[in-house]
Amino acid sequence: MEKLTIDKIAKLALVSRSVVSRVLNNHPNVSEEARERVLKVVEKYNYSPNPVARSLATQHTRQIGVLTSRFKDENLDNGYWSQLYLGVFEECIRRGYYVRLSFYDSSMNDNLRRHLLNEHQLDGLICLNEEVTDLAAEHFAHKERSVVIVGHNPRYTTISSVDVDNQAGAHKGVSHLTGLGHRVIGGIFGNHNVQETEQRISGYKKALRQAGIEFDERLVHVGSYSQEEGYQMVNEWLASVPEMTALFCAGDTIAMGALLALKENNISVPERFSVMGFDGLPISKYLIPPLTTVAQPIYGKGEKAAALLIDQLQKKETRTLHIDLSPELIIRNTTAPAP
Amino acid sequence: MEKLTIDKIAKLALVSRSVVSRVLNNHPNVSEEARERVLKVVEKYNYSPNPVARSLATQHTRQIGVLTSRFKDENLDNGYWSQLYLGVFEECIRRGYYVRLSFYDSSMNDNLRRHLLNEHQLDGLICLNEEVTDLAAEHFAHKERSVVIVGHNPRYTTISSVDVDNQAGAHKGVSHLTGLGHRVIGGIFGNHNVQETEQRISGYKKALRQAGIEFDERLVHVGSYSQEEGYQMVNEWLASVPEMTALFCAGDTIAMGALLALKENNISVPERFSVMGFDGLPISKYLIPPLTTVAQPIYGKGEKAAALLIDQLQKKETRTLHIDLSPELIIRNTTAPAP
DNA sequence: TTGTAAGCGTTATCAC
DNA sequence: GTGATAACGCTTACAA
Repeated sequence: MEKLTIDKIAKLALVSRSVVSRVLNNHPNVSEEARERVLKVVEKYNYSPNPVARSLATQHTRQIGVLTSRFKDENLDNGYWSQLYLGVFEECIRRGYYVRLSFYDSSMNDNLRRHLLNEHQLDGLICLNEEVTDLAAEHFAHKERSVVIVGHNPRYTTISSVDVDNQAGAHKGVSHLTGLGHRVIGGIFGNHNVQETEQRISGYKKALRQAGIEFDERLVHVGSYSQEEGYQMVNEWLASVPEMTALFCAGDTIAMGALLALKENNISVPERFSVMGFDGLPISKYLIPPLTTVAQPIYGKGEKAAALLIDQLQKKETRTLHIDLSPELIIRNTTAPAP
Repeated sequence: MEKLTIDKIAKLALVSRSVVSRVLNNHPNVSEEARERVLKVVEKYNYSPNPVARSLATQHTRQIGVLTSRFKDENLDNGYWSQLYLGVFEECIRRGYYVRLSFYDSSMNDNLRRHLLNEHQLDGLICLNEEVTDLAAEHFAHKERSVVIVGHNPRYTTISSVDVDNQAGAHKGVSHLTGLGHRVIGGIFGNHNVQETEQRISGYKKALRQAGIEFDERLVHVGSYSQEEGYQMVNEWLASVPEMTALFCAGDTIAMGALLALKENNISVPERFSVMGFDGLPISKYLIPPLTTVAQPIYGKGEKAAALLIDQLQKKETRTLHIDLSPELIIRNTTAPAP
């Protein structure tokens, strides 16, 4: 099986190289008989054009880069990235694009850094967190239209983005808790200085307000999305705020840590204490007890981000869009009426 | 900032295009002064050669494909995949290769299928499961040297592979259980007809034999790596084999389901029943109770697979290698002496 | 409708 | 040590 090129196919189909090209690219101006001859040869030899050569000629690669940080958080471990990436990937494939997934690590040298977002090889970029967004914004400054970020970022209003409606999500979760009669509800949130966190806190406050509960600063902690965080805070609060009966965790992983601490302190969930998660990770269903949580459309975020980017690349969309997706409350077994 | 090409750099450095190319590729036969002039211009304009053009000329892309199935198992959800991919990615980046991660879905049409492993765009391929190995073997039949698989597959002895030593792993886990005095030990294993499963069962049997325990077929179940599987089997065995006091799960996810079922049946772990996992997923530490498990070097498998592949691509290794990595027992809180 | 020829940005061969 | 020049395999004016 020797190497096939467009010229060989052309020869075999008794036409010129350009006719083959037109057929392959569905261009007009090619007679029906020529088209059929070409198609038959293509079929017979199972030919497919060399995408590298095509890229060089067309100046685009149909490849999209997905960029995220190496160390930034533990999402890597919990299935969040997988879901998100899967959404990106499948939307891209459907529309004829490839995806290159890279992890950025701040210890990388300039050379590597440049490689990761080499514009020669990438038609566009999807940034999955703030750190890499900064990186990309620097390099792609002149052509912002080919970048999309997951998670709104007030510093980049001209870059399209996708996120779950964080405020609505937190509001849903906390409202469920207040609806069950809880009055002293702790809140553990993720990263500082991020719109996501602000929005979730805002939703938390709104739900309290609507239930006529006064906001108490001591009941809110902002740290990280790690299990450790939930574990630590529960231990702290159990000592300092014994009247607490429920906890809103801005991430399922936080909730996992919280559940572990509760268990170790012999506090039964949900009888004596309710726990609400956020994310709706696949594993949340198998926690003990199965976790009540606010599910965000993780796959959908990836899918939508890819759609947005490709629409821009194909000039189907020229505006900067900031899309909010809807969260959904999943009631399982970690929440119950206040004791 | 206009587009830079090698010709522009050449002009600015007062040399020919070939000299620039030589400098950039560390070829000999270029004078020190010329080299410096070129380097200075390259630095100043922050030039980096177009990899697409380079690929067309050199006939290789420095891109490696990673292929796995979309639906085959739940690894996607539990952090296994992320770890594995991270290992592949970082080894590749270190050695100057890019990675394209794709999910194969059997519902894909021929066109897409061919796309996924288009040899024009990929120097090599890493297959993460059997289904995609079959796929790759078909297409890359003539150049097996550029494929590496994760998980040994007796059907492809001429393709290099990496795996954990499955037999040793299971043996370590079950020996720990027998060492604690357990005599009736259930075993739940993953996919049928896979060397991995055979090896783990073999390790399980060996440990029993060494402890003088007779093998009982009814205590072994082969199904899938899902939580569901663990959940179901525990419920079954609790009824049919009440004398069972310990369980060896060939995957941490299976163990998660088992723990949930045990909890629902009010059987305390590890006091009345011990559970051993396999994998050492990051989340296993946060299960309730934290899971005792046989950790396999997931990241290491990815890393080694990439290393093997690149060694082959660079002709540093011409043999077919089947590498076994060592598992490690992590004792946490789900195992205790038999009651 | 078809074919010719000029790119696309590199590497690599081969005179000089 | 250096610089033309011919690949690499495709797209796309433009001419026929």
